[in-house]
Amino acid sequence: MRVLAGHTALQRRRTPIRTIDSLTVSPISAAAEPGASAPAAPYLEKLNEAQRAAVEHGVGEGASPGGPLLVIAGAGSGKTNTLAHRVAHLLVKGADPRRVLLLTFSRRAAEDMTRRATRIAAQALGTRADLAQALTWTGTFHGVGARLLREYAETIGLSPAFTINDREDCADLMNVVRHELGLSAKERRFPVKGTCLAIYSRVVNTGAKLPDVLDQAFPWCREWEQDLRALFAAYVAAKQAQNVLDYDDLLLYWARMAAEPSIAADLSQRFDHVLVDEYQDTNRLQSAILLSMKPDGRGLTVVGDDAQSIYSFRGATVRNILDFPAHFAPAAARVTLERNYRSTDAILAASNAVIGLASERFTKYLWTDKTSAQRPRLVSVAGEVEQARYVVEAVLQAREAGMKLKSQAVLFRAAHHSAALELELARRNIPFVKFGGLRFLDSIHVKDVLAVLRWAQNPRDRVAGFRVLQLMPGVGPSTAGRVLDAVAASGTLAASVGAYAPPARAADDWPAFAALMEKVGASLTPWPAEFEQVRRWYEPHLERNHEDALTRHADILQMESLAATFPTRERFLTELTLDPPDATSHESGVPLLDEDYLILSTIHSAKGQEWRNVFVLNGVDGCIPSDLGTGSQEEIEEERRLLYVAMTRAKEDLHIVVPQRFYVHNQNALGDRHVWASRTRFIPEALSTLFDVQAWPPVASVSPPTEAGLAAAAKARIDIAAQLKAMWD
DNA sequence: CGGTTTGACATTTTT
DNA sequence: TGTCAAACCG
Repeated sequence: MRVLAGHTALQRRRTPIRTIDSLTVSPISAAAEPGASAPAAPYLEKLNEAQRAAVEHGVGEGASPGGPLLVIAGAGSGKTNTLAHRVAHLLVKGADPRRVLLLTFSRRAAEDMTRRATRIAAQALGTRADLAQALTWTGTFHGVGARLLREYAETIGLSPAFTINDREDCADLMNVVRHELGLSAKERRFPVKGTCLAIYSRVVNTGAKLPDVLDQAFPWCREWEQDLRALFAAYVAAKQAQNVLDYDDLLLYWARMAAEPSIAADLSQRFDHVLVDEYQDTNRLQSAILLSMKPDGRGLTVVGDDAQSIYSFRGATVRNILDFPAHFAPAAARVTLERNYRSTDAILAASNAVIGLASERFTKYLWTDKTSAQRPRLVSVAGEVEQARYVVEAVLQAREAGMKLKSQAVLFRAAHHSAALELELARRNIPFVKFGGLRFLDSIHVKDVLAVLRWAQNPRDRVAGFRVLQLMPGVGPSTAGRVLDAVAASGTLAASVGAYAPPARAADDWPAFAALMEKVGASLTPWPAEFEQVRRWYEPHLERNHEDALTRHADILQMESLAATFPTRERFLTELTLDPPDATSHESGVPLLDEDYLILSTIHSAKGQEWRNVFVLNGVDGCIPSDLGTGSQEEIEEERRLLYVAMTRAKEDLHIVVPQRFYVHNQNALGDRHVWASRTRFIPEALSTLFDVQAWPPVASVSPPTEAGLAAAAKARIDIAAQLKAMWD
């Protein structure tokens, strides 16, 4: 990444790991913070100096917005805590909580932050004031975007009843358009719907040109450029006609809105302080939104770590964080948090060494005063089955020693990498919860029920209607299409369905269906009772269509109790698509809260979390780094950061497991199913001394080699070599 | 027209 | 292993 190398605001440094404390406030920031040595308010006393600088920067009495601030926060450096303190500090100094905007990467992070900030502030103020309720503008970019868009909908020509399509729904819509344009019947196979959507999304989020995106990320789709362009145009038209938005639209509309002078003024005046977490994983669109809301940067704080940037596939660019200071005049202040409170020195040394090999580095070396004799383990095992067995053995051993399952986590590159482990865990009756991969919302029956509600909410949503109608036997694509046309023509759902003459085979089911749409479509039943009606209607269809109706039914009942926690149908649908329940557990639903269970997670979903004992699966080339990308330098570097993120989740113990034989998925049938793997290139031999290199299971009969033995072995090898040569003399 | 079977083929990570 | 589209049957 040559473009990054020339940057001056964040200088590049290659120095040995430091073990002494160093204040890492940048000169700009130190100059702007004359009060740094003044006695701290009691609630700030536990922070270190850099954290305090980050909390106090530009905050005076009255908390009127100060200059822009960038906080570079290394892994485990107390980032969340620092940001929470900054929010609390603003409130204590008099900021209006209703005028604070806090943007995080996930809903969970937002809730965590809100809880902490309000607790700190309430303590400091000695009041029971409802700060938490007043601090309402917290959430993800997408969630906040959805809220703002509903408020301004009329102004920007959007019906406020719009619904939001999740990824699958978007793919379905893309597929409809793909068929309509005749792209599915090409001689050479046209990209599948998911790929089309990925390309579209990348173009939108990066603001790049289609040909460039194809060249860089989808070279095998290069030949379809013209068709794709037409497809995307039709896709956008379809979304507008159906009054649906996709994830990207939430940002796109917001960005356009913020760029519109008449609305921009109103929008930017709403918030005195805007704080953004995980800034390294934001994309161009998101930075554009921020900059147009706060052009001079006053009141703007962003926090992140360029070494943990792992979302470029979603259009995120590390340039956002690197370029941030220079966007403003004078440049934004910068504070760096380098002290790590999470991991032992041994884990940190190994992590630092791994990220230290990155071709470009910009920020910092983490240090800690937590010492440990246990180096991270680099465990080689025969294959995936042995890998699973090793993990289970080690997890149980740690638990025997008093470490809860919940304090342990297994991390992996791709969701399916945990398959063998999941089998082994099930066999041994060890409860676990998996984050990432297939979601609750992706299951057919859940989508079916949601489609009924979505269609009622937004009768123009053809994807939802198409799905609902075909649940009934005797109704296929063409009948469904005709009903949808009738609804579109009349504009009312209930009346059109009721008046439609169904085909003979669907005649039995039609009256009940029409009755349901009558009630739900006209909202005759108050929410959440409405959900129950839909569920009752769906039950017979569920039983007819699925062998395992019983387990699926349990999911729906679970969803029903979830529905009851939302005030309206619209809120339920919106929040569920923007913040889906993100864990799936083995078969019998999520374990009870007081139960102990092991955490399984993709590395991406592990962001921001920590555990005492961490296992990283498949530490082999071809997995980390994944051999899927064409292997551009940039992609390789992101994979390196991915390993770094995984390693820095560990507090006390870290195991990187290296199977010698690595099963390759999605290969041609009968092709060789596995590959002889070598250890990930990110841990070359030179770093071996930082790890405890071992094989498992240990070879029992071999005692530690003596010097004499080693010498003999070396000699023996040479002898054999000589003999082999002699064969050809 | 709807529903089921067959055969080809595939690029991971998620708001 | 699962998805997708074309072919086939009722």
